[in-house]
Amino acid sequence: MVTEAEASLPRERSPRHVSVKDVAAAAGVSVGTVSNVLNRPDKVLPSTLEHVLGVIDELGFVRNDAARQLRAGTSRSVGMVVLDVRNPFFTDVAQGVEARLGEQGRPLILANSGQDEARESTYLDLFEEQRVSGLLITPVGQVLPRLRRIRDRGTAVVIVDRRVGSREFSSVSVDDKLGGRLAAQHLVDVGRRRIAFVGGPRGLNQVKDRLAAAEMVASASRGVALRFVETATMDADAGRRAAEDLLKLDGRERPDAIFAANDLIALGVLQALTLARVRVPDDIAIVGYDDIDFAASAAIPITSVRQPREGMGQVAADLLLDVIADPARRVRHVVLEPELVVRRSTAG
Amino acid sequence: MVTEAEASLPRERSPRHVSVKDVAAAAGVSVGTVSNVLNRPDKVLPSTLEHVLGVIDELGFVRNDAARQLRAGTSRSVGMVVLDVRNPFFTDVAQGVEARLGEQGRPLILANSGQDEARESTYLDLFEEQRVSGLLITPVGQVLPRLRRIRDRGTAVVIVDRRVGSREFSSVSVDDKLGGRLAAQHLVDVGRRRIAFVGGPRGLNQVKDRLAAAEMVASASRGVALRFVETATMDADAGRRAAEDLLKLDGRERPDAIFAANDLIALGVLQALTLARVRVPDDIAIVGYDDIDFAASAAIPITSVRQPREGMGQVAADLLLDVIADPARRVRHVVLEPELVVRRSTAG
DNA sequence: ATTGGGCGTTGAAAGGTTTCAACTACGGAT
DNA sequence: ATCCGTAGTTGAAACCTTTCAACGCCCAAT
Repeated sequence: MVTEAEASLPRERSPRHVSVKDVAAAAGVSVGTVSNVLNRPDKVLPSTLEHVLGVIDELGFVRNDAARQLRAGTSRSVGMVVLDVRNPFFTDVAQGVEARLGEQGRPLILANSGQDEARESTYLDLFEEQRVSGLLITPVGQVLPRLRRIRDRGTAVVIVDRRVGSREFSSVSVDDKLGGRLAAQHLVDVGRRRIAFVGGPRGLNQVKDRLAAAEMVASASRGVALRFVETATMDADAGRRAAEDLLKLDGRERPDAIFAANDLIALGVLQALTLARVRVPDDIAIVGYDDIDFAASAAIPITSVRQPREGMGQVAADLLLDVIADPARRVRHVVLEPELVVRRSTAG
Repeated sequence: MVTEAEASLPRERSPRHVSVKDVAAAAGVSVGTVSNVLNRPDKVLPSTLEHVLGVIDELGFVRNDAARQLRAGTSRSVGMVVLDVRNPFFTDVAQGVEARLGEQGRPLILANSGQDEARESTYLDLFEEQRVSGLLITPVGQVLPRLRRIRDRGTAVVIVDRRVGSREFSSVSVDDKLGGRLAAQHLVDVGRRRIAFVGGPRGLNQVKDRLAAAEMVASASRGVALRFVETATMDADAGRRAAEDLLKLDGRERPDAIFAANDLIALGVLQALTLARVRVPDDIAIVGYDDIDFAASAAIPITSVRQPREGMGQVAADLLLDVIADPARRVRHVVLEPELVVRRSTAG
């Protein structure tokens, strides 16, 4: 019975893939010619071309990229490791990269380290095994030696949104010191005296630089105190929690301004403050960083330090393409300038 | 002179990659053994294992994934084509997928169709050529025949956030009719009579279903009129423009409620209304769709239809893994339920 | 002393594409 | 009539990994 039932099922023919060899056989030409049809159509007699294309279509032939890469030694793809795909900042940067690479017919493979060293490392493995032709990375952990080895094996590497290993790798970044200064100075200018910087982890250069610049501004302004509230991550949730902690401080300790290391944190902070009926900006002003689209449409539109996100992506792609084209090329660092966008969260 | 200069340059040794063969030679074993070290370490004498691993490390050997895939016939990766990476809804779904796939050590390759048929098609080509083991897609164009062929060649396919080709492909979706009904009924319940549905393009099933359900609610409620404002895309910009158009209508024509097909549109609408000093919800109420995190933190927190985003991603991954494991598996459709989250944009 | 079985290792084959030197045919030049 | 050059095509080699039948060796059992 069982046998009968099975027998009555339509026999699935094994879905083996059609290869150039099959196409060649069916078309009555050599594999070399099929390959020429695919890669150098001008070298093929028009009639042959047409015929082979017909067979390809009929048989449903699809190039096997693995074999192609194996032969070529490297893939055309570019790998990109970002800190957090859910942060629009990074998807905007990626968008810029993708746009530029797309012009060259190079696919972008996006991977999300989630600020986790282990995942970062896993994805680097993956990209190496895939022999991507280039690698864009915003490093989390101590990956410099690793990147060096990758580069030595012939893969182009460009650092995005950071400037580490300056002697060895080209990079695009935005001047975080300037950004930090702009934000802090603005808060001081609108009369704030007790500023809390919320962000982290401390190890991140971005955090470090923005904080350092803010500290300089604070110490240069009489009567201004700055405290650092470290967070483990840079998302809205971290912002909410940090704000709740700050609200536990009473009167004289409580800050009158919060400088968030990015807009997601700022949004979280804003939510927590609103929930606690703290008035923004009257009681506490907020400055964010990145100027993601959502900052402008927040409950209280958030003052933010705008970074040229897509532009950064494009520059990153350009630098990488240069290195791919000529690995010996001199290391370059492009530093873009951020810009303060004042909105209601600090107005007043 | 030129020659001298060149000669004096440090001779770049070509960065050829180290292969198993090289490792084998250096370790004094056969390639088979090296492969065993990598894939079946338990079959190898501990002393050999250690020695070979040492050589691997020393030589900086990195597996060539292309060769590996070529042999295996298929890659472990899963490809996913989303409509818009910049929409947090999709990155949240992708996050869910990635989490589940990650448990199985399968990388997820994300591609962005941007609601463009040509790009969708390009990425399908890419994924096919890469022989991904599975494909998750939220289709834009008429890709059904295409997907059928891909499936017939042995690639698992699962439809995400849609339910097309029900007989042939498993799918996860959220009940858009229900969502549309919830939103529209809510607007009617709070006393709105002239509802504008903003979204598009019309061809999208999601749009179609949500709209159809809203129309049913409208026609079942006396004195309620519904108009459809079609947009080309589903982003904030489209929302802004649609709202500007709606504001050109005078008094009696002007809607007192807007049902946006997603939250990005809703945010755009909100911005345009705010700019035009239209009071929300007093003059015009807004309902969004998706309940992305940013809906809650908008200037006026937006009432929205919540979709289980990560959950959907996980279900999608599960369905896909099932099909990969057993291609003959019966087609299944998981339909999740949305839920209305009421906030200030409709309160009153 | 011989056989059988296990363990660890070997080496060749397979997988699909691209490249390139070599070949064929043919028209034009000598 | 012969040679040359060109355009089009061929087929083998190379890319690197994995698999698997076969092999050698040693110990245990007969």
